[in-house]
Amino acid sequence: MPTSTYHNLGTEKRDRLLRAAIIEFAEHDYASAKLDRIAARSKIPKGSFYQYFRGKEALYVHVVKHALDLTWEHFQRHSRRQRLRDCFELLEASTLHMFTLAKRHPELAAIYARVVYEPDTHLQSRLYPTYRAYSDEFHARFLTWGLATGDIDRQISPALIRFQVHALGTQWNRMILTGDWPPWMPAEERRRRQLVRQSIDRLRVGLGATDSGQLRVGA
Amino acid sequence: MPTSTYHNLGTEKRDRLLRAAIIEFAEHDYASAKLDRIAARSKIPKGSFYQYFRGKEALYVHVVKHALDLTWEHFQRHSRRQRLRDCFELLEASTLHMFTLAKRHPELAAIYARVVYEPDTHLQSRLYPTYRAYSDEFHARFLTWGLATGDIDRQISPALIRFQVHALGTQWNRMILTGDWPPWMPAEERRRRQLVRQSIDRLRVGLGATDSGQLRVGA
DNA sequence: GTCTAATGTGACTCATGAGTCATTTTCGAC
DNA sequence: GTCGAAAATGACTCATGAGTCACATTAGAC
Repeated sequence: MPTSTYHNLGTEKRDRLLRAAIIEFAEHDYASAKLDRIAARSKIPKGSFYQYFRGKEALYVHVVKHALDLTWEHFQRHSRRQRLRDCFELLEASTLHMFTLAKRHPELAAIYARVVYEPDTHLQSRLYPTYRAYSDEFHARFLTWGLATGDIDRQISPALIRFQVHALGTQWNRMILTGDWPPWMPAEERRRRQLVRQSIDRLRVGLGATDSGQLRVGA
Repeated sequence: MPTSTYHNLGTEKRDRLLRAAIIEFAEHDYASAKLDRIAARSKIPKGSFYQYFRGKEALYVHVVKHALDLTWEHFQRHSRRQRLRDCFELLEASTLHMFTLAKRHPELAAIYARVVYEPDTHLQSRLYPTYRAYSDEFHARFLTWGLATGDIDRQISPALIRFQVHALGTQWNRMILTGDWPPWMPAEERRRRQLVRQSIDRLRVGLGATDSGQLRVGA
């Protein structure tokens, strides 16, 4: 948690610190990130820093939570602009949104990837719940929607559904956010987006009630 | 690369060093791993260590490659004992094998997970090729087998097939090897294994040759 | 046995980076 | 203006851990 002094800070100074920290933690993992570098970049003396945060860990937690919040809001804005016709289009929107995020806010993308895909630090346990809150919100929306409309077969065990959605989403997000693509992936973004849609179409058929498995036409 | 002195070492001493290093790198990531601890555990003085390896990085690379080799051999032995009837049973065997690995050789499992799921250190670039060699070998076997028998629909674009297999495998392996299971996963191993089988059955249907061309998704 | 090169050893060096502290500056209350 | 508390500051401390080095021991050649 930031101290009250931090909250009293003028917006300009506070943002300078926050931005510098975001960049630092985007570019380096927790252990390799350096307060000295953050201090230098933000032009805030190291001594002052300790007025605002207990220490490195408190800053990291704050920054990551902040980044997750921003990312989620970014997606909310993005998805509200679209007419989503079923739960699979929601999933599609969420995944395709990552391309935009990675391009427009690479620092946020990098931090997001770090929290979600980096194996357990003891910090993980403090951060993961924040991530999971968002993730659960999304999955709940996906599932209730799908079950309500009958687009998802009620016969399939919930854990299996969840696994499949999770596996697909995680895999795409990871590649998109970290930017490391396996050599067998097409290189152009257009074709990658197309592949996203195709993989979700497959899921639509796989999870769909036996009868309703029709595929949309077009890319 | 280890030095020639290292290779001249008696097996007992060499193994002591190797085992200590494996444990250290299994329990801590590269930055947090400490040579002092390896020296203490292996009862090999730190000074001597530098006769065998250039430094920490050389040791890490050697240890990880070694761990990947062991893991792969372990799987080979494991899978040769089984009668695999099609490529999906190969995939199943590979995934279920991870349960055994995690139980019998948790250190290897931890290192494997670290290399594959940890985001890019500059070390990653030295290690990933080793992993990918094995991974590619597996995928090639899976694919040629599946296409040869017709269990995999030739119409589906190779990238899509590969993505689906990859997403499924990666997701399972990660959960099994790191041991962190999402709360919505069943807790008993028996049911988890069952779920593995079910998810692969779904894939079998999804990738399988279709009657009447209702699935024309290939690019 | 003796000489030499290879190997073994652990106390030391040295860079690094988180966190502290004594001092100065700012700011609001009166 | 003056006083006291809060905030700012950067030189310093201190722990840590990778890598070195001067000396000791061993092993092989003759």
